[in-house]
Parts: sequence; structure tokens; C-alpha cells
Amino acid sequence: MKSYHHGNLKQELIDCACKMCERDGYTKLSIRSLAKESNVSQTAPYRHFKTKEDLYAEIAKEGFNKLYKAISKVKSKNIEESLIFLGEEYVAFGVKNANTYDLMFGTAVTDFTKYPHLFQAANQTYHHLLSLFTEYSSNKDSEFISETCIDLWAKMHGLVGLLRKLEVVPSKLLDMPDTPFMALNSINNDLNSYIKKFIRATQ
Amino acid sequence: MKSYHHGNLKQELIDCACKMCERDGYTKLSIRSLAKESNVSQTAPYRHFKTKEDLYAEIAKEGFNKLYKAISKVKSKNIEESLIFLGEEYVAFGVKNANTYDLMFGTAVTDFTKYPHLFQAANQTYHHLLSLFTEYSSNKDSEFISETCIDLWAKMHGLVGLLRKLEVVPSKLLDMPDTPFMALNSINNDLNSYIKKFIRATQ
DNA sequence: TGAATATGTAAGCAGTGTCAACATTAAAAA
DNA sequence: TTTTTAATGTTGACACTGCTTACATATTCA
Repeated sequence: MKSYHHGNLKQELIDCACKMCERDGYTKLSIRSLAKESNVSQTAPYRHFKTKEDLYAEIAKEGFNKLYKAISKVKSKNIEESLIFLGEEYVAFGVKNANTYDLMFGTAVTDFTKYPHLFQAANQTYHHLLSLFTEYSSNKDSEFISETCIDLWAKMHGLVGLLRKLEVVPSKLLDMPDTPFMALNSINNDLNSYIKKFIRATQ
Repeated sequence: MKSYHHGNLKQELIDCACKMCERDGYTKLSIRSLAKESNVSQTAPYRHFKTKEDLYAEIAKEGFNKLYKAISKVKSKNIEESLIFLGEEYVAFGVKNANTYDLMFGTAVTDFTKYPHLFQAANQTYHHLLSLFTEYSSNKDSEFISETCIDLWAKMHGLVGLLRKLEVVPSKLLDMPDTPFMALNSINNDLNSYIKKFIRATQ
């Protein structure tokens, strides 16, 4: 017995949209199919998201929250270990949730400041990196620290982008030295030591 | 007087699509609007691109060719200078052509091996980086070289992703130390020395 | 209790990717 | 040169999309 009013439609739509987005990519996600999958009329979502971009922003926000959760999961007593763990989790998240990650960092939602919650969620993940690295760094100059954090982030972010290409490549290309895939593959096979290397390099 | 057959429609469509993609983003690009802007019937493009993804692949290919052109424009006699120049041009390209760059590295065209020309164009840019860095590096171990190239690429790629967010942020946020934007902004204001630093760090 | 508000539905518009059927022309074969 | 064929264009249609307007039902609170 289903009542006219749903009760918690907004969050259910968001959850459903996150699933669909990750499954099919955000370009394939339609408000109508989302409505159908949530057993609700085609226009019901419009009561909760004025435009599709608003929905995108909501998915991106959830994405950042999940990312934050992933990278702040465990905090070993050893700060360096924690940082390495953060790096591994970050890269793993980006590769595993490629479509969501694309929404978070692509051009679908350009202006984060239009969505304070999204902005806040995105900033939260940066803060976690920043505070962890602040603890870690022997150089306590704040300019050095913030610049090195960008550095680390850029490297993780970039690695995600490249590893995603690796995922899809036929395995025979992995042995060809004239493509980036061989190197990418060996990095991917020992991500831990790769990340360790570039975190230690900041000291 | 316009004849029934166009003569060079395919390339004209591609050029037009590149412009529109960069102007409006690839999600807003429609085959129909492309056809209209090229003064041709709605279904004419289908004679040249079986699906929209095929068109995307073509735009991405052009993107990589332009990127290659940009980073291989000048080759100073000084290899280090050339590498720094490459880095600056790469980052500038990604920021300036954000929408095209998104298509090249996003999830719109996942499987490059479906499009040999695209694959070749993408690989070409990697090769240029690889050969330049091979010349530059004092460590001639090929594993070191290819891994460091990935390193450099990831860093440039990541920086593009982050700087793009900077572009859109209201200027008042640039002074807030609790966001990544302040650090990003100062990096952006002296990109040359930032890139110089991380290229020299490979030696 | 009743009015205002929140949240749902139905119908419809303009625009989309794609396909099938048909028109015109350039290139290849006779 | 003539004829056939293949390439390249157009028209019309289908199912789908984002979004708006008008209407229906339930909830909140004065």
C-alpha cells in the first residue's frame, strides 16, 4: 500500500541517482529514468531539484562525502602511513567510481559556489589532506604546506585520470613500451610504493 | 548557388563540432544543432559519424592533435627550457580548452582502442614528452624514464583539473587560506617557476 | 477546523539520437 | 560514352529527453 506522499523522496532520489550515475555515467542519467526507477511520476523529481544541474550537484556532493569518508577512514598513529593510506584510498576511489569522479571534477557542475553544500563537501576533503600533511611536514611554512598539498592532490588527481584509461585498454597493450600503459600498469601494480615515494619526496 | 553534394562536409562538421564543443561543452553539443550550424539537413552527419560517440572521438582526436601541436611548437636548444615550455603549454591548453580537454580525458569516449586515429593522436603527445624527457634525464634507465614521464603527466593533468576550478571561483575566495584556492592562485600566478621546480626535481 | 503550503500527478512543448525510405550526384564499370 | 553502383544528401518518423503549466492530494499550523 503506497501513499500519495512518499515521505523521503528527495534522499531516495539522490541515492538512486548516485547508483545510476555510477552505473551508466552521468550523461546517460535522465530525470525520467530516475523517476521511473524510483516508482514515481516523471515530474516528481522537479519538486526537489529545479534543474538537472541541481541534481548533478547533489550527486557530486555525495561523491565528495564518500571520498572524504574513504580517505579519513583509518588514521594510523604513524602520520606517514596515514598519508600513504589517504593517497591509496583517493586513487582507488577515483578509479573505482570513475563516473561519479567525472561529475565531481568535470565540467558538468562548473560553479561550486552556486551549491554551498557541494562546496563545503569538496573543501572538507581538501582540509583533511591539509591537516594531515601539516602534521607530517617538517617544513612548517604555511605557504610551503599549502602549495605542497596542491602538489599532492594534483598528482593523485592526475593519476586517477590516467589510470582510468588503463582500465579499459586491452591487455596486449600493457607490454608495449611505446605507450604509457606499460609504465602505468607497473605503477598500478604497486601503487603503495609509488605513493610512498612521492609523499616522502616532500620531506 | 549551393550544390546538393557538399564536397568536404565531414571535415567541416568536425571543425564546427570542435568549435561548438569548446563553446558550449560537449554535453550541450547536439548533432542536430551541429547540422543546422553547418547548413545541412539534420541527418546528414550520420553519413559520416555512425553515432554521437564517433563524433566525440573525432573531436577528442582533434583535441590531442592541437595539444600535440601546442607542446611541440618550439624546441629551444636548451632541453630543460623545452620541457618547462612543454609543461606550461600543456597546462595552458587544458585550462583554456576546458571543454575539449574534458572530452579527451573524461568518460565520454572511454575506449580509445575503438578509435585508432584517436589512440594514435593521444599516443603522439605522450611520445613527445617521453622523447624530450629521455634526452633530459641524467638517469637513463628506461623504467625510471617512463615512470617519471607518467609522473610528470599526472602532475600536469592534475593541475589542469584543479586550476579549472580556480577559474570559476569568485575572487574573494582567493584570499581565504582555508580553501585550496589561495595556493592554487599563487601557483597559477607563477606557473613557470612551479613547473620548473617539478621538472628539476626529477634530476 | 480551515487555509496555506508542500508534494505528488497528468498533459504537453520543443528538442534530442537514431533509423528507414527516398533523392541526387559522383565514381566505377560496361 | 553510357550505364550501373556506391556515396552522400534529404524527409519523415519514433521513442526519449528537460522542463513548464495546470491540477490533485496530503501536511502543517493559525
